[in-house]
Amino acid sequence: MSKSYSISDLAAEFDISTRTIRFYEEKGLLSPRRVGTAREYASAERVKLMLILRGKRLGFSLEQSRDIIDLYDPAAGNMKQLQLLLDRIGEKQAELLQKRKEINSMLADLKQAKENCEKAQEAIANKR
Amino acid sequence: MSKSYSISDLAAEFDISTRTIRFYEEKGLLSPRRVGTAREYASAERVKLMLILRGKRLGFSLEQSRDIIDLYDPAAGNMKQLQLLLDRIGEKQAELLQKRKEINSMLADLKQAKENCEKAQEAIANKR
DNA sequence: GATTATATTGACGTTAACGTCAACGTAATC
DNA sequence: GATTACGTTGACGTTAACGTCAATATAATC
Repeated sequence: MSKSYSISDLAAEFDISTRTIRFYEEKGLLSPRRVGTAREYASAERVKLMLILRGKRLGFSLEQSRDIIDLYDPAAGNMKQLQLLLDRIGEKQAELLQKRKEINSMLADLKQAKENCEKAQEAIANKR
Repeated sequence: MSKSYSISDLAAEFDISTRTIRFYEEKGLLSPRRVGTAREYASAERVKLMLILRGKRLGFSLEQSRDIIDLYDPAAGNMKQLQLLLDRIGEKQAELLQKRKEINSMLADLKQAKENCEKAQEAIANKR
């Protein structure tokens, strides 16, 4: 019994609009089942949506997120497809490692700024 | 003798257009000196540009990047300003730590996908 | 069965982040 | 001094990622 979700369920859970969810489908990122005319999302689709939103927060475009989702595609048939997939996984990993590096740089910068700030505070305090 | 740069120097170095650099200025992110009518960028301005571009790669908007740049502002006069600055630095740090977490999740996911992929490869290889 | 809630498609609007193009100025070079 | 290189300011165009609104359908509720 895997759960299923309505479009407004997901919209509420992730605090986005239904329009946004339909837009992702329009762009080929989601493909919910249809119950009559209404959309029904399996938990796999919900995971995809999570991946999209996480990607967004990290500065990936929708197209890049679609590529990332495709990396989890189980339909990788033959040997050549698998190797291509592995290559692209490797590329994405490198990209993410780079981002992590830059985040670490940014954190180091902020730490420095913080220290300077605190020194300035002490300087003011000592003037009293 | 701190170096200075023309707009096309920076454009070439960071592989962006001069229009982009002027656009950042228009949005209040850069403020180069003027030599006659032409713009001249000190190394501090160059650093700002680097911060903007790094921010972009990490999913920050230009407005967010401007906020981040302001965190390095040395013009924090009194005690209250300093405390506000420290608070905002703390917020940005938290935000970055969250991003790093998400990157780590993504890396873990990709690692999993890679292993599955390699298993599938071996399965095919053993069929021969 | 009338209302209310939730869904659909389609069309047009909007914002951020630039690109592109025109018209013009200035500085160095041949 | 004509050309070439590089700069400037508008002004309008473009793309991604949605928002907004209208008209309509379906499902649940009173």
